Amino acid sequence: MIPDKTVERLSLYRWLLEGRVEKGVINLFSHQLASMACVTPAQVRRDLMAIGYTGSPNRGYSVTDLARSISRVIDGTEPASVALVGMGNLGRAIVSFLRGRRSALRIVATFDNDHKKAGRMISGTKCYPQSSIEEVITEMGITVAILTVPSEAAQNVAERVVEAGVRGILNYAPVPIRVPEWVYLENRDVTAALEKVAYFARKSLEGSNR
Amino acid sequence: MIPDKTVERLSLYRWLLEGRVEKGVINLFSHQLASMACVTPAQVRRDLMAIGYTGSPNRGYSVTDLARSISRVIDGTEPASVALVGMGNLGRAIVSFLRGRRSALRIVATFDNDHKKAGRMISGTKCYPQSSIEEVITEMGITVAILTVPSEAAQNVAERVVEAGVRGILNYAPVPIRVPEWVYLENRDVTAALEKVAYFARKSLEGSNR
DNA sequence: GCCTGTGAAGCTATTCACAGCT
DNA sequence: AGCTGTGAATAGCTTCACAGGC
Repeated sequence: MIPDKTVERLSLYRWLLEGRVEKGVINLFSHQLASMACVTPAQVRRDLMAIGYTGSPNRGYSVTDLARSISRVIDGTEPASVALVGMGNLGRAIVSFLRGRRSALRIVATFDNDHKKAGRMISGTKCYPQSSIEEVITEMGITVAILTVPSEAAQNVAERVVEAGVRGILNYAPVPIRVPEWVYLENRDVTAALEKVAYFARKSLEGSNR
Repeated sequence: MIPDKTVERLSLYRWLLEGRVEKGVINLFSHQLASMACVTPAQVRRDLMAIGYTGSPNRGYSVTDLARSISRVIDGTEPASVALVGMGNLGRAIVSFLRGRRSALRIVATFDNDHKKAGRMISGTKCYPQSSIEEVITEMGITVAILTVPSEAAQNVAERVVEAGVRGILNYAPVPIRVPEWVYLENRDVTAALEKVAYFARKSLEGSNR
């Protein structure tokens, strides 16, 4: 099992590699990939070790081959289908952001409570009423959900999507949610992240004043 | 110096505590706070140890007093001013999300390249033309920046805000950026996060099928 | 000489487990 | 009895440093 942080970096490496393919680059050394990703060369080599990929000392890594190997590991045989619940500002922003990005993952359904939104196409994806979460997720075999609902709704929506078969949740609601231990959960609380950054920014200033 | 992750959790605890004050709760035990935050009681106690806060074995922690202590540590004497660069969908979503949330931090200026946006009020905050980044940030003493610009612009904008005095960056652009080591940087790549969640969701499914 | 792959060391974060208090 | 505060153990992640290959 590949560690958490490594998967995130592999995803980044793949994206960087794809950008290089377009420029006609054939091979890369670990220090070049490291520099693009802003990590150390040793880190890159460790990460590639985790997927069993091996380069050659005099040529480095094959750009296309490495990208393919990463895809095999993180996407598996076929990429997952994703649902997004809560088409407020943030939800719509994420949907349209992901559409404009080449990625194996596709948001195949969105949900909202607002009946004016339900049934229409929003940002290129069909929006369903929130009451049909169970039905649509089961029907489409969706295994990943992004939550951009208000705090009060988060726990309830999480339980419903899990019940319907979701195994991974990316939670943007600013509350912690409780899920069974076999569901992977990633919290992305904007406020907490910002307060953390502000804290260290202040420490940096204090450090430079004395 | 308080560790990274601890600061993030402290911010969460504070928010949870403030919600309790409104319900008239006076005291809490570590296991109660832990349960609200979805972490272990030992983790809560360790985190409070980091800020030197101490409760009593028979009453636990004072809700209001603890919230105040956390604020003293993470906000310092006065909360930082924040700028956001890139008023696309994501930028606007974040601005309006933060406005609707009680938090010590305030976004005091936003920037955009689009001349139609510049000069107007958007989501309650004044939007300046991107060319005036240096001037406005220096003038207002801004130390924290949120980046929601397109990939191509990210590195350049980062350098400009740092030059103008920013010490902490929350980067939502899907590219790694390079900053001096005395600037705190937090990357929040949506694609990488989603691909990570999808990877572990798949692993969870594979595990249950055999 | 300059690269990769990797054991070993070093760091950081979390959990255990228990003494001490009320 | 049931809590807090904390040393010690554990687990997880990153960097070092070097053998081996061309």
